[in-house]
Amino acid sequence: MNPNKTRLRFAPSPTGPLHMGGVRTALYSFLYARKHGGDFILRIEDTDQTRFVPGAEEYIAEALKWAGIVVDESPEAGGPHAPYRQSERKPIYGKYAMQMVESGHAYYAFDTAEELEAARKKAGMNKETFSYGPATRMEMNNSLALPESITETWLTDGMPYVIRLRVPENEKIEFTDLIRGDLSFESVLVDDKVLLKSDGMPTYHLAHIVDDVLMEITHAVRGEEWLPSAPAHILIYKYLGWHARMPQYAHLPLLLKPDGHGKLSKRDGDKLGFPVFPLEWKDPQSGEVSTGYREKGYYPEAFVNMLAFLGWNPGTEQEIFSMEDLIANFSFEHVHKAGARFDHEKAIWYNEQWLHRKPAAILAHSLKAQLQEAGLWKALYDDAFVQQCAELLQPRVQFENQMLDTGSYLFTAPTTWDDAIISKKWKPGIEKFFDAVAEIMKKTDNLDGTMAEEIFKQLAAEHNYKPGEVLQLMRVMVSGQSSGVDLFPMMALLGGAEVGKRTQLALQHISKTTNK
RNA sequence: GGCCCGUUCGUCUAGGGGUUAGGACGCCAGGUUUUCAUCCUGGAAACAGGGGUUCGAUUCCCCUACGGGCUACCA
Repeated sequence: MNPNKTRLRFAPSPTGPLHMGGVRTALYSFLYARKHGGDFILRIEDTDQTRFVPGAEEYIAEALKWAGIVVDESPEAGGPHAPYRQSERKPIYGKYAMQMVESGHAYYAFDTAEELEAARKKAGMNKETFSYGPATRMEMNNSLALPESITETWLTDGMPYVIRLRVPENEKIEFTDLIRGDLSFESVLVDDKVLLKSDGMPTYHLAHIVDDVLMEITHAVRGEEWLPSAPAHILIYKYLGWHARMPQYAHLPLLLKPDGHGKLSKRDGDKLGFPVFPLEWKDPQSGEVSTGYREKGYYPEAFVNMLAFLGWNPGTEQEIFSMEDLIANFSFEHVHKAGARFDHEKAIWYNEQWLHRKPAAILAHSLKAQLQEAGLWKALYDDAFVQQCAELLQPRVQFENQMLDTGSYLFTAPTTWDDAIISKKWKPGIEKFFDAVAEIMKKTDNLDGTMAEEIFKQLAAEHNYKPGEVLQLMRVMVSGQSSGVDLFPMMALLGGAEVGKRTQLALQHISKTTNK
């Protein structure tokens, strides 16, 4: 394998569905990999077996696929560094932990959960936070504090233990973040993180480093919540002799809740009035269903476009970006440092923009399916009819699934009419004009938009009405509504017979209401 | 509490020692349109505060405030 090849991974833990922040992390990684002709890897970090959620891994794969984020290597697709599930890589990690024990950079710790709890409680009474580190480790049960003979006895007796990182006392830990620049931390502030748990599974801290190196990852993109533990990670690379193979880190700003406080979380589900998940998710435990962007009717292109702009900008005024555009333009220099608050209105706008750019045939296809599903499909409809409806509806909807509702009058005759408009525009005797319209329309076959307009305007002239006096009424009579698609194309679409019928129906309604 | 990261219109953001501080969403007004929508034009709307440095700071530095994150044998 080419050692210089750009390789990025997305490494979620399958504890539930991916939320949009996770998708964004995957997206940025994917964009960067593709931009530099590299690989994009999906690795499942399932080292915490207590938090495993059935279906989560499948969900993650499907969400990425829907968004158009293509993985080159994954548990499903395999690859040169398989397996890609950390639980299946369990035998790999132990030796690296041992290597650090042997070099004196890690140690055995036998403290029980109760003992750790007690230490935390004690520190809490002094309004301090217990930190297992240089200042406290000598008071705990570990191979640094205990006589060597005891450690050996306990180990041979099979006493449960973890392996902890031995953080140096006075060292400056420095590294460069792709987004935040040069960062410097004091080692005293880092705690002795657990590297290997008592069940033999590595923690995230060890596992991601071993895997990133073994999988030849060049850039590690993750959320800002990892920044405080980054110094520990730098230390581990150093102690494993991997400083030169360390990927470049990029810590992304967090996605924040639009109202209230805090970062967007999986638990927000549907509570915020918009989806936080790309796809619908049914919690296997509670059965609770949270909607997804896909189910709400968002195009994946719009979702990705919107997500990319939540924290990144191209440095130009272009706003509509396809995946190809994003790949061509993406860079970490243009990733904003501060957290971004999600704006639902703008997400809708992105979808509308993408919808306006779609070929009408796509919308027609969707509209046809909607009509069939609603039981409104009629034998006399043909593809040309649906296509024309879609074209008229296209600038008026933000989602494909709004077409049926927005253009309902194209498919079903109105049963109610906008009486406010009628009473505003109605003049005594005007019904004679509409009677005439109905009569002519009923006799007219193959009505088209131009014909409809000519017939209507000529008739209006004959009855001494200006188009403006009767157009709005005509619209209400035919569609029931005071606004909608262009009137004459609408009449053409409905056909002369239908327009005549609807006009007479409306006239009956009006005579009834005006008599009262 | 401690530590870390951040702070430009309501929101997403551009910019960067001297600018009329730019764009987008949303909002408002006007134009186009028979209506509505689309589309076009215009408008209101921001550099958190205080100290420095400087001829000059929104931009650089410090402090404060505010926001966010971390502080697990979770990731």
